Amino acid sequence: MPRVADHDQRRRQVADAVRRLIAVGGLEAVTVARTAAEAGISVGLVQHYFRTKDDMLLFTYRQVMADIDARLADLIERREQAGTRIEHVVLDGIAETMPLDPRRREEWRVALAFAGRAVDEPRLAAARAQRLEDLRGRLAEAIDNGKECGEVPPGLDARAAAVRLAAYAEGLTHHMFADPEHVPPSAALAALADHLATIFTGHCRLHDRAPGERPPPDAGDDAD
Amino acid sequence: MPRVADHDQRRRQVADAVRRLIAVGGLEAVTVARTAAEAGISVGLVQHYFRTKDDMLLFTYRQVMADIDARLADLIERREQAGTRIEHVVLDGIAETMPLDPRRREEWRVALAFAGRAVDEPRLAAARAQRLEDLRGRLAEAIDNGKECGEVPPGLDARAAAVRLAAYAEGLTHHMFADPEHVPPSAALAALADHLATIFTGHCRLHDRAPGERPPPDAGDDAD
DNA sequence: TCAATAACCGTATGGTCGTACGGTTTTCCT
DNA sequence: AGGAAAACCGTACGACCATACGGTTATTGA
Repeated sequence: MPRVADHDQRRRQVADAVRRLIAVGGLEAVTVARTAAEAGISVGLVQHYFRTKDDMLLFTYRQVMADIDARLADLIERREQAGTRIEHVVLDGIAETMPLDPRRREEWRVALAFAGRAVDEPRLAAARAQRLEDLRGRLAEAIDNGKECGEVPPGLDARAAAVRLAAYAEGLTHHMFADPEHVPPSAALAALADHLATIFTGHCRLHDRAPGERPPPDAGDDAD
Repeated sequence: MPRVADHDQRRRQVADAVRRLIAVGGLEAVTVARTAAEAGISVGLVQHYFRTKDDMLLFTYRQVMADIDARLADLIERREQAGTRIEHVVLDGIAETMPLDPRRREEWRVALAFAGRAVDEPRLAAARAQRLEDLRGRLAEAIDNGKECGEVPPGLDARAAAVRLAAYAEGLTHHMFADPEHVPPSAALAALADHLATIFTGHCRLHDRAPGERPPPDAGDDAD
């Protein structure tokens, strides 16, 4: 019966305002009043959609990560449909999350600010931990796919390799972000490419064979 | 003529109080009043030694890093005097900076909180960047020493290897810190050890010879 | 049409913070 | 001894903040 509004859209509107404020002045610059002004609404309305400021920040953090993931999923799907080698999909995917242009650099500013506050905010810490684990899981899947495909040696521990790869990417990004002069993007990407080459040592049987041809039976799939 | 006090000691006393406050409640918990209380002095005295709160925080950040570096230098010197392989010195050195026990975990809480605020505090960002570059420089030196010693192949780019190693350690630490359950210390250390094994591929000629024996003349030292 | 109800606004409030400032104490040099 | 100067204290102040709250507006279903 009453007036209705798109809750999700409003919450995103507020979260976007928070994101912009952080990008300019860090988490310190985020106040409820400023957020309302930046979002073009009143303080009261912000309160209507977020019970507390911490709720607002948590939602914003999740939103930022979800946006990155959505972009990532998009890129991966496009690459996979194009039949790109898994190794290259992984490299491009990781590169997509790195601060290689002003937009993504801003994204990292925001993420870093939240990571810093996660130290004393358990809910932020949990969100961060979950995202990192999710990322490791995705990478492990990709490496497993690489096994089926023949790019990755079957004996390799996909989970361990994924953990290492995720950590390597994270660390390279931190160094690159803090000091792009001494750790240029080219160096970080080269390091990642070299590391990936130690995981994806083979070439993909599935993509390289002629159309209609059956894969060689050494993959262990007991057909029939 | 006037009353004198140990400035350095007082400033460290304040910085220690700040460190404790951050360890418990993050940077949010740090106020000038609380810091004074934690340090057992008055607000006025804190102001006497630090013009602004930001100055106080910057000093504290530097202090935290300096403490770690001092501990590190100590460990390295002991290991080197014991004639340990450079590869192991490097591994132990990196492990020393990792949050492997509550004390070092607290250290990382503090460091992470500062890293987060470095996003909007240029002075903190500069301090962080300088420290990371310093770390990369030390690692490059160690790898160069490994070359002279025979542990590292002479053709290897020490600087590039140092950048990668530093980033790898940083990333492993972040993942381990955020989610020790899924990235246990053992996994992080194993990853580091494996990575070091790809750099330090040889054994040290200098340490393996009999006492008093002269090193082989291929080191380039033109003794007379 | 009309009440019911959510969307939305603006301000009031209680508290906290960083910093300024005037006063007090202690020590050292002459 | 005595005064100069720094070490040190406690409070006051202006600003800002998160949240509470009462009032207003718009829309919907009956």
